[in-house]
Amino acid sequence: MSRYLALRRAMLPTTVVDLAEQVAAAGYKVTGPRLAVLRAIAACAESSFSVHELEQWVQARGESPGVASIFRTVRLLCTLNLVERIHGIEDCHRYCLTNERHGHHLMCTQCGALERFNNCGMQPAIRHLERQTGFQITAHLVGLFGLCPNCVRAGAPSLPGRT
Amino acid sequence: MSRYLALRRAMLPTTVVDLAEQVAAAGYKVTGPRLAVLRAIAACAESSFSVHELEQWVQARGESPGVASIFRTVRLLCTLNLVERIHGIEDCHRYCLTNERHGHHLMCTQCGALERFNNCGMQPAIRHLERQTGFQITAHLVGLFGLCPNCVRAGAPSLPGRT
DNA sequence: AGTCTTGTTGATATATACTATCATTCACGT
DNA sequence: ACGTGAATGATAGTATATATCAACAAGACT
Ligand SMILES: [Mn+2]
Ligand SMILES: [Mn+2]
Ligand SMILES: [Zn+2]
Ligand SMILES: [Zn+2]
Repeated sequence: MSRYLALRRAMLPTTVVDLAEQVAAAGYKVTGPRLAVLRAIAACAESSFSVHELEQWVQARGESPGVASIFRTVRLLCTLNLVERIHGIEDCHRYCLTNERHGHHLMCTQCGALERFNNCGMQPAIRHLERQTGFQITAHLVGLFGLCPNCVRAGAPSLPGRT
Repeated sequence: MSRYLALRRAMLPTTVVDLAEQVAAAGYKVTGPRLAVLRAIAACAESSFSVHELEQWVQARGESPGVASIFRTVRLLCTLNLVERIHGIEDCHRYCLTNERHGHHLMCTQCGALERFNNCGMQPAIRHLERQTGFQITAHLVGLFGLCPNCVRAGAPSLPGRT
């Protein structure tokens, strides 16, 4: 544990400390701007976030990191498998903290609220398609979209969708 | 059927004529630039395509349509449900001709080859998640990725993936 | 076939998402 | 405390996509 991180550890949420320690363990420096991005991410930890939303979060607090550093930090966290990119329908690139287990997401099209799930039930279909098509399937992308309970109650309009 | 389209119908692939007739039926004009985009799309009808790939296709043939008109045509076809946007893992926005039935896609990460399938097997998981989370799920996005038989034979490298 | 009308085009500018460059700064091991 | 190399911010650049608008042409009408 570096002196810099130790000094700040007491006043940081555990999510931020966890992320910072993994960044340090991978040999990367825990800098002020990076910590600010980690705090922004931790504030969104329960749902999903875009780079633009992180940018607004840090700017609203007068923090330093510029756009480039926010992108760099998100990319670093992705390569460290601490954050993963998830796909929306229209608003394409969003991010969330990586789940420990293999998983997919269920996202509110109105507010970005996120639930995760692991059992997509696609393995039989995948094996069938491999036999049928000759493809070697190495990845699958599953995203569910709809309205979270809060947005349902608020009467938010739902996107027309396929089921 | 307009005179302009009738004149050219004989020398056009059926896919292009089908698309052009639906464009006309919706009250839009069948112009030269639009026909060029339709021919480019028809050339990719069996797989997927990006706007950039369409651009290269028409430019390689010295056709007129500028980038703006290619984007406009693809967008028009999307609103007419003749073309749909599909999502990749990294290279995000690609397109393909719309399937008559509800469907998902299986795409080659190497060459863009596309297979479609309808039965993703997710309905039980979707119903379970609705009960469990209180979300109203209105859409689902399912994409499978891997190597097509040709690229497997050619020894193409596969993306590291989740299954 | 000629004319009219309105939808469409291409050039250009603009917007947004993201990356490359590079001089300056600062985290961290010593 | 110091030195070094990694990280930063400012800036410019690339890629994707859209807004504007004068010029054009598809299709309807005669
Ligand atoms: Mn799965
Ligand atoms: Mn389905
Ligand atoms: Zn919501
Ligand atoms: Zn292939």
